[in-house]
Amino acid sequence: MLAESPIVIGLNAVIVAVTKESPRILTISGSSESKIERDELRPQTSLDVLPYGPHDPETDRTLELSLRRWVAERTGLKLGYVEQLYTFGDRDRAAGSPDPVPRVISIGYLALVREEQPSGSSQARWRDWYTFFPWEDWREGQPPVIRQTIEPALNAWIRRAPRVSARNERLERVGIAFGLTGSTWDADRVLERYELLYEVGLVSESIRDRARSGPEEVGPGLGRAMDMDHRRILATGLGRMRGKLRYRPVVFELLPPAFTLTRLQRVVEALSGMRLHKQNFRRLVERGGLVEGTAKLDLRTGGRPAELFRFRREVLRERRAPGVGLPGAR
Amino acid sequence: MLAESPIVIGLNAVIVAVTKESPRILTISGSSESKIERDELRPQTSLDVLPYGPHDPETDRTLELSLRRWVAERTGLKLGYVEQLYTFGDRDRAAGSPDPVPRVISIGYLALVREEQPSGSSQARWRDWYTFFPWEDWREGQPPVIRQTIEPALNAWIRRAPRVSARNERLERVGIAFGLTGSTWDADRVLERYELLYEVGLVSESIRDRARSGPEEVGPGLGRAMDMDHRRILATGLGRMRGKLRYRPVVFELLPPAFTLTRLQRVVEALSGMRLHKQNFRRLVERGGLVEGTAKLDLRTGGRPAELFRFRREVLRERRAPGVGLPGAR
DNA sequence: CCCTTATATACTCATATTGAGCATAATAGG
DNA sequence: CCTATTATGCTCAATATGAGTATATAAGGG
Repeated sequence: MLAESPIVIGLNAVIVAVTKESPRILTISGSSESKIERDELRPQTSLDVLPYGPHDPETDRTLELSLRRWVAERTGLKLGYVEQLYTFGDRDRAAGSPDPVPRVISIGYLALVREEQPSGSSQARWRDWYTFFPWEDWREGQPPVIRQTIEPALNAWIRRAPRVSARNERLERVGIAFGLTGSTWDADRVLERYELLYEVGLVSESIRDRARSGPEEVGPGLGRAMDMDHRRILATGLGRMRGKLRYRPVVFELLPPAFTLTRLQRVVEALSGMRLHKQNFRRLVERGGLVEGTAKLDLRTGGRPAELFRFRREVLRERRAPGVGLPGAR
Repeated sequence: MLAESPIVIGLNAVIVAVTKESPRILTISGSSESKIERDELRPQTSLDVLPYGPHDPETDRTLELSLRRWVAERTGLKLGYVEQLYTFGDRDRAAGSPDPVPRVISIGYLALVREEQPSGSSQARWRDWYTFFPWEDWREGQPPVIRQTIEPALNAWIRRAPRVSARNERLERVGIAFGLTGSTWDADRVLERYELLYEVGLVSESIRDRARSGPEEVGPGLGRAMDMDHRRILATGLGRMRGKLRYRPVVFELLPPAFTLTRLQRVVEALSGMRLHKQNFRRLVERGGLVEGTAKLDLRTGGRPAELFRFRREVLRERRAPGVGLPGAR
């Protein structure tokens, strides 16, 4: 039933930590194995990749064990929460590589670690994830790149649709993804937005991938690019993270056992890319039974000392979908 | 970087349709390729499998195209909505197969089709999914199998925990999964429940898989078993389906373009396994902008004729998470 | 010690959403 | 015309949400 064919399984990890107000992911810099170098199109000298490693069923019983093992070996990181994201199998996903189709199936994972730990070995390095997706950070209001670059480009793209039906489809997609034409911004749709920008030619990966079929209209190359399809994997991880926030208490995987409510809020804001109403956020997590106060105080707040809270595990049994819903933006 | 190793990619499809009040999945019966036959432990003569086929990047550019192609070829079904579920790579997932480890990575997909279409060729056949998970159907109240079999067995399992800490862990898991000790039933946790029953030895797959390491205490073998780990894949699909229902308008993929609100409700109930409050359900979908009335009526209701409604696509732009939230059980 | 600044925490209030039920409308069949 | 049956409309209490205002407790400078 199953055809024999020499395929290789690669595992990619989106490893997330939050330092102060900055959500970060672990990247490997400079290890670009891709053969082509198109420096005229890439401002960066070498492209980042996500940490990745092969999977061999002979060595590891499960995919997740495999991931944990080589991440530990190579970066020294002990992964906490790990969740499978998506399996990427597009033939042209390693675009720009030499002719013989690389039969690599890549399984993306999302992993959360408690602090920004030193990146052990090699060229591993933490980067703020908004350097890859500048349009995703709404904490200071709408990011300027949207009105200045994205919106006009998307409108032009809508206008140059060949038919009326295609035009309406584009209009709808843009509305849903970016909340532009009267629609509302949905923080979860990270992947939809990235794929739209890719399709429209606003990220440099699309320019790179199109280079094979000759030049076409090119955009400015928004955000920091990654090699292969790693930025797509990253977008998948970011979106999943934001979605999960709403109905599972995953934030606490990123925090120490005791934390102030402001710290908790800052982490949620960093991940979701929006500001939250402080008092309501408090009410949500406290009365929702997600946290409970310890008697201790954190005195280093700069103002009135804050009580330290801890995660209430019991909430998993009490409520059906315990998460820090993302209501009121500032 | 990536080790060369002869791995085969298989695609599995959880193909869902709803006929009247019954949620169904397409199974292939009798095609068990597994070598061992342990009839004394299996009431069924031959085990069902999910439709599956190989993926060859040479033939198909993407995994999803591959899936659509061979499903169409083999069953004649035109898949509508398709979504990737999970990639299963456990070494022992094809448990019971001959010695040399089968290096098969299996990518599960969820697919929705609009009606129960005739299953084209071969041994394909539609089965109500609750025959595989009898404990998941709460439409007529708590399924008897829970109080009669599952609850006592789980309590015994909790009691025979080696240590107090393990005992508490088990207590918590049982509470979360089955809502037993004062907790509440969460329809989405299909996979958690199946895996718990597997671990405790209440489904015949666990008995089969343990047979290698000698006999152990065995349960009654709840629900219809499937070959390999296909029931786990099915549980993943069912859980995903229920979860998605809440925040994406996926139900409409299972319905004809025009439908009565009662029909819509019956489909949601079939999928979620719970009864809903009729008037509130109406209010939810109508005032939530998910549907709009056509002027037409369905006269075959047996009572007052019902208006036919259609899905309102615009809702995708208007609301952030438009789904048929699953509130009030009957 | 008193004031200002900065943060944390407590309460209030209007509005929206949810859970539950009662009431009425429109068909078919006797 | 009466009854059974399904559809649809409306009310009402309880809860949740969004947006403020008010108060508490620290540090630091006069």
